[in-house]
Amino acid sequence: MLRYSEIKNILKSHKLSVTVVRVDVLEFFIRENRALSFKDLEDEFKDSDRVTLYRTLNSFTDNGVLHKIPDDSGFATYGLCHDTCSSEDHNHDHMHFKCNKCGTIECLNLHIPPVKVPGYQVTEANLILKGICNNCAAA
Amino acid sequence: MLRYSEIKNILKSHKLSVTVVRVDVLEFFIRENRALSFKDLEDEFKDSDRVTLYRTLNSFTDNGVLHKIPDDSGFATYGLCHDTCSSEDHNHDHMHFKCNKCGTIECLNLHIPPVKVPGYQVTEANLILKGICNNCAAA
DNA sequence: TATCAAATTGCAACAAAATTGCATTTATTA
DNA sequence: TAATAAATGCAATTTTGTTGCAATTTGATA
Ligand SMILES: [Mn+2]
Ligand SMILES: [Mn+2]
Ligand SMILES: [Zn+2]
Ligand SMILES: [Zn+2]
Repeated sequence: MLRYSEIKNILKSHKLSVTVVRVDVLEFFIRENRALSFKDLEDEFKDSDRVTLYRTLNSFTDNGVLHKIPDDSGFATYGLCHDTCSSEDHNHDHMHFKCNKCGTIECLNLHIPPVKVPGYQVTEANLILKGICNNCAAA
Repeated sequence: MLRYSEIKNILKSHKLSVTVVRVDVLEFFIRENRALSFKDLEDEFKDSDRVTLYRTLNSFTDNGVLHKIPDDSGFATYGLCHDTCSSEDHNHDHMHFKCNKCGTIECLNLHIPPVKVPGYQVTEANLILKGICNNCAAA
């Protein structure tokens, strides 16, 4: 659990003004320690306005607080960026994992090795693994 | 360009009845040789009913004719499965490429090397590369 | 701390995307 | 060809996401 002062610093360092909703949402992401969907936010912040939550996700993504994780479900999920991300430079060369049992999507601390494809200029790679997560495997 | 008889066989071998819409859509996928979105179908088949197109994509995906390709745009795209895919066994260990210039998404004939993550049971991997595609790089 | 411009929020309306129910048509099998 | 099952087309509905705008909050400055 992060202090308010630290949450505030994260927002400021990403050039975002500090508002109640933003602090709450960011704190939620840090506390949950997993990728979250819009629906997750809606469930958690029942009295917040939908539009504000959408806009929060968007400004967080624009400013390098969150990154979108590709998914074939049709629902984007968002994961916390590394400290170094900004609106200028998003950098996400880590793998993601989606559990087929509990549905959780997480950022893995594993680097995606560079891939070369003849004739193509590859500038970005997204690797999404699926299977049974740590928790579900142990249970 | 595939013959009607061949298209028909693909449908039959995937336990799908042969209808006008299904033949047209499958032929379109084969002809285009790239991943297609719902919008692509809607544009191509202007007089077809949207609902039928949605249902076609779903039954194709259920029965192993198409596979969904994860994307962070919010719009699913679909690629042709290998002959061996069925409703029982979808198998897609190949990479995908999305071009940032022309927007085309394609299935690459490149196998994703197996990834091991300690404590996790990995059963599937999706690798989506981005950059400049073959065509756009040449132009 | 008081003031003020700029940004964010909440609400309503709107637009887009996807789903459902059902009557009609089409395909498959016998 | 007839009977059965499945797919289609249409209308209505739901879900998801966006836009405009007035009210509120924030951050900077005096
Ligand atoms: Mn991540
Ligand atoms: Mn593919
Ligand atoms: Zn799990
Ligand atoms: Zn291209």
